[in-house]
Amino acid sequence: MGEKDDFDLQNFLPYLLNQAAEESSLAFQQVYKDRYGMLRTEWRVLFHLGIYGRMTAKEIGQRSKMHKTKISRAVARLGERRFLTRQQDERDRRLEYLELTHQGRAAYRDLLGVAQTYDAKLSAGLSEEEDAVLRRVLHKLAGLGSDAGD
Amino acid sequence: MGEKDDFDLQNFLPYLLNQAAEESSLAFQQVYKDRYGMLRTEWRVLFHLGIYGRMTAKEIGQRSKMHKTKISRAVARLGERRFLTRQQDERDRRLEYLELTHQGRAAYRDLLGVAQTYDAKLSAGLSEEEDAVLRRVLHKLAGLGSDAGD
DNA sequence: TGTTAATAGTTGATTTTGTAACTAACAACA
DNA sequence: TGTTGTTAGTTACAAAATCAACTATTAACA
Repeated sequence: MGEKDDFDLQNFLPYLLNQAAEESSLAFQQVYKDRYGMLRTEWRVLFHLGIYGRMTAKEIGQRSKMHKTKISRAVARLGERRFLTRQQDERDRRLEYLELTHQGRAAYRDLLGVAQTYDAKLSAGLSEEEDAVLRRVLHKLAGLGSDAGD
Repeated sequence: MGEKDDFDLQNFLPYLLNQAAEESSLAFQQVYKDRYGMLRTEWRVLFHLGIYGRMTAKEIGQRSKMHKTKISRAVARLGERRFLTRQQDERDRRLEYLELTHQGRAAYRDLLGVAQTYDAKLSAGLSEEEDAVLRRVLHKLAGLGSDAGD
C-alpha cells in the first residue's frame, strides 16, 4: 500500500504555493503595471523605500532576497522615471543612498492603499483562524525567522 | 510615522506567498535541474503525464493553467530529449497525444520520490492542524475548486 | 607604502518568458 | 460546395531574468 500513484500534484507544496502566489498576484500586478508601468522588481523596491525609508541597494537586497542585478536594474529604471534619487555616501563612495522623490512617495501611497484593500479582500474569504495560521506558516516556509534581520 | 506606516510588506499576502513559494521551491528545483537539466515547465509537464497518463497539450494546459506557448516549448524539449513521444490523433489531426517514454517514466519516478520526501520534509515543521489549514487555504487562494476536476 | 582581498554596484551575453501573429485542421451552415 | 469561424499548436520578436565577468572603491596587513 501507500502506492506512489496517489500522489497529487496539486497538493505538492512548492507547486501549490506557486499556484496560489501567481493567482493572488494577478490583480495587484495589473494595477502597478497599468498605472505606473512598473515591473514586479520595481514595485518591490518602491515599497521597500516607502516603508523603511532611505537605504542602499544592498540593504534592499538583504531584506527582499532579490538578486543584486535585479535591484540594480529596478533602481535604474525608477531613477530614470524620477521615482527615486540616488546619493553617494561621502565616506564610502561605493554606497548609494536611495530615497523616494515626491512623485515616488505619491506612487507608493497610492499602491499602498491598493495593496491594503487587496490584502483585505484576499483575507475576507478566510476565517480569522485560517488567516492567522496561513500567515504564520508562510513566514516559516519563507524562512523569515522571528528575527527581523536588522 | 503615521497611520498607514504599520503596513508590513512581509505580511502582504501576494508578497508573502511569493517568498514562501520561491524558498520552498529552491531545493526541489535544484534536483530536477541538476539531474535532468529540466526547467520548471518541463518538470510540470513530466509530472502531468506521469500522474495522469497520456494526454494532449491542451489538457495539460487546462489542468496546470500554464500558457500554451510554455507547454509547447516544454513538450518540444522533452521530446528532443526522448522523455516523451508525440502521436497525432487520426480523427483530428490538430491533436497530439503525449506519452512518457521508458526514460521519461524513469525520470518521473525518480523525481516523484524526491517530491514526496521533500513535501514531507516541508510538512514536518508544521503541526497537523497547520498543515491541513495551509493546504486548504492555498487551494482556495489558488482558485482550485474543491472538486478534483476529473 | 604596496599588494591582495573583499565589497557595492553595473554591464554584457545567454536563456527564458510573454505577447501576438501565424499555420493547419476541423466545424457550422448558407 | 464555399465561406466563415474556431481550435490546437507553433513561431517570431520583444521583454525580462540569470549568470558571470567587470569597475570602482575600501579594507587588511605585510
